[in-house]
Amino acid sequence: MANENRPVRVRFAPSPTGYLHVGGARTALYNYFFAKATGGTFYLRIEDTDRKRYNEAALKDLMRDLKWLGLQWDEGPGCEGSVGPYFQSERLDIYHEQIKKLLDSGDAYYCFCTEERLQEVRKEQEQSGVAVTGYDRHCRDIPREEAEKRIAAGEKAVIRLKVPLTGVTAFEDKIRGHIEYKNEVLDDLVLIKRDGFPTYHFASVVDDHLMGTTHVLRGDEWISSTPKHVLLYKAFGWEAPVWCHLPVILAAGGGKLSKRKGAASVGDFRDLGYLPETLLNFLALLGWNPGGDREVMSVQEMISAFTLDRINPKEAAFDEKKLQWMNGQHIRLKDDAFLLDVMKKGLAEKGIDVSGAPEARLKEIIGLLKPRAHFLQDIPNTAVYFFRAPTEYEEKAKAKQWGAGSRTIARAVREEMMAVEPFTSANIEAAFNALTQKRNCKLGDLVGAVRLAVSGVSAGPGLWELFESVGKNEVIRRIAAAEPFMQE
RNA sequence: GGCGAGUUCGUCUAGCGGUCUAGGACGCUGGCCUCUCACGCCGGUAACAAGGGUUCGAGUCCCUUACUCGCUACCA
Repeated sequence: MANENRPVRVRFAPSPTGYLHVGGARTALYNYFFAKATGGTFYLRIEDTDRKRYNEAALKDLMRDLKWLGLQWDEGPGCEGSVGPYFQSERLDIYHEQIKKLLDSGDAYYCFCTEERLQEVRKEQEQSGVAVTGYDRHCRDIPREEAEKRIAAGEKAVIRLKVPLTGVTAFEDKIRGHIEYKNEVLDDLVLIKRDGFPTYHFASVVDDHLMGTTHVLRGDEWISSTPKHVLLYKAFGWEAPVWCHLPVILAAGGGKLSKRKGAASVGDFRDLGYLPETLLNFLALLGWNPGGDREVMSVQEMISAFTLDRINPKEAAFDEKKLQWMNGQHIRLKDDAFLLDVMKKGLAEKGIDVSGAPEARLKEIIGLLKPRAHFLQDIPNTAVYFFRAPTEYEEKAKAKQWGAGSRTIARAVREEMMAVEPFTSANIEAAFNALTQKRNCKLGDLVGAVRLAVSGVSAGPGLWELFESVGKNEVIRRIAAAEPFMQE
């Protein structure tokens, strides 16, 4: 197979009808990985042949999300290559030129059947319970001249492929092996629609060939269309690309992934606070693995390990719990400069300006927050109390931490803190330890009440570090401010 | 209904005829660390869909059944 040996050219060919679904994102990703792993080309083609479903906003989102993921195309909208245009709606002349070849060779024919007649045929087939349903090939043998006369007279028609009545059509799928269909179950599919636009089947075959596609990596919902595509390649006398049908991604409980079952689009996950590298890593592992025990990987590592034959044929369920864990892993891998930026922006949105704070202090805070974050937002969200006194206190924690005796403890801690100089975490810790001696208690008895007073919440970074970062005066002030809410 | 694809712990998976009394990860869970929560570390839980073959030997090959998913549009 020559295509197998040619420099790799692969594509992602979405139709701009809705948001970029994670399944689509993974298809794009595998194409991208394969291109990068082989030194090939990854191009983006927009399949906008369905004028009813076309959606301008979807197209913009699609490209934005692809870029956010880092799946930059080598050719396509915005970076024209030599085989454009990359919008199918701009390639109508090409399809009309190509369809003539099939008409001439007798591999395609005009069909004048109306929607109504087609529906009737279908109904009859269902009622009679025949095994093979589909178009009854009513117009298959209308002579070309007669058909063209009718067209000239203003009659509307579609153009269909003349599928062989007998025999089998087979192809090799790179991850599933040999697949074959009896020709008799294949329909005389429509190639050119009544509105003059090509169908997906026709446009994608013509484009994949003309745009030099060597491998088609697409969702496995296309498997049963593939024999039809193979027949088209044959009719044209073109060599078919290498087929590679990817398994679907299912929702956690099974079934299709959808908005109703939670996040489903790339945009959803971005808004939730996931890193693009997390999504890439997670999606890649849903149906592919490098063989060993490696799981948390960078894009570069995945690319260099990527091969088609390690793609699984099995459908995979999307487990958001694992995604969350993985996001934590990738957050911890991020450098401080990036996280610092996330923190600054997030805080700015809350009206907290940290531009005056020393860089070293901000970095320390990042260091404290990083191991605790699962989502990007967790960083600015928990950073708030480093800069601003709590305006409210966690209800459940109040009941637990500010019961009888807590005010006495708070007061004692506050007095102890006044004497700490300099106010460093080591000195703070020492002061707390001294206090446990004095009061003959444990650290646990001291910490809860003042943590809540200073941060407003019951859990978080180490108290000594927190105190040092907040600063002596402010710590003392915050404790004093909370004391009235505590029990004597 | 027809056709096609798929089937290893709850989930993602390793496994490509003997090294599998089935390994890793997430989850759940016991413990350690510890001022809390995380992180980290140590341990536990749990799977070859079923039945027939082939073979000295099957999670691995073949067949059947069951179940799941997809297609069955002038949508992609």
